[in-house]
Amino acid sequence: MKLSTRSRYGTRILVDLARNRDKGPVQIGEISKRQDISVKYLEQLIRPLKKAKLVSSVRGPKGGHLLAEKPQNISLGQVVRLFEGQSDLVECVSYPEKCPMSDDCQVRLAWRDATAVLYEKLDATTIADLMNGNYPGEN
Amino acid sequence: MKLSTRSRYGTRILVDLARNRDKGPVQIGEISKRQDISVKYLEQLIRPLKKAKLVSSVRGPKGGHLLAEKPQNISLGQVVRLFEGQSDLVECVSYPEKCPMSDDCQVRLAWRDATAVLYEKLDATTIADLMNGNYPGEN
DNA sequence: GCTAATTCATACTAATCTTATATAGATTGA
DNA sequence: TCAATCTATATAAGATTAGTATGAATTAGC
Repeated sequence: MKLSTRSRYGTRILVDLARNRDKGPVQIGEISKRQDISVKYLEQLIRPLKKAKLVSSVRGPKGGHLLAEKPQNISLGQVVRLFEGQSDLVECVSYPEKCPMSDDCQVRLAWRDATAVLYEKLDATTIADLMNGNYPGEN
Repeated sequence: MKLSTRSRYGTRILVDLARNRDKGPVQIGEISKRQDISVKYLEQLIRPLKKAKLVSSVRGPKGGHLLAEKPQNISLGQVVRLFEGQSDLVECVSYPEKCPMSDDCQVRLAWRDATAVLYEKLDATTIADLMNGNYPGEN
């Protein structure tokens, strides 16, 4: 039960952009150096972030990427839902028809509730909480 | 980020054994029919449950498997930790040396805390909660 | 307008993990 | 003894993940 590197890297990209948000467009090459993630993989990861309107980009020379949303308005829950193909812990939580026993499966309800608790926590944590070396914050 | 079928099936095996715990040893064939899991896969899943002393077995004819612990003393947290190769959401939570940036990585702390919240919930849910059709319980 | 810097899009690949199945062996009640 | 049952290891197909490659599109600056 592990988070993909996409979610992990995606989060680090956002934190990096947040930290550098007053410097104009940030290029993938810079993020690559700071975060030790390959340029090609970064390109691939930034695309969904753009599609979700969390990042905006400027093309051409001197171009780069910018955080399109305030850091305190981006939660880890958003990022994880964006990058994990299946965000629930088990498929039958959202798609009960996938399991013939879903109807009266108590276990399914337990997975559902555990998933909910996890996302409550992720939704309560924002990029702003992670950008200034003061996590855990006093909220 | 999904739970393996091992954890899911493992939990269902335990619930099945709990429901049938006054009938003497329960054979894999019966569990297989009730839970719609292949005999061969069940055999493989019961082994770790035995090793963890959650299940005991009787060999030979009329043999089978028995819950070795009270249902209220077996938590989903135990089962998940048993079956998931990596129980943390991200590797660097338990093995910071796996990531060169762990030292002052705020994001890592967020994954750590989210993992903790998830397991708090899983540890608070027991097989007993799931065996009688009364989940969520009134505890 | 040209060129170089940069992002954008798609396709491909290698490795790993998951989910089983198969085969053979050990134990034991009747 | 033998048949039912559990035990152990090996194998394999398929899915997923993580990452690479190739090339196209855009645009600032000269």
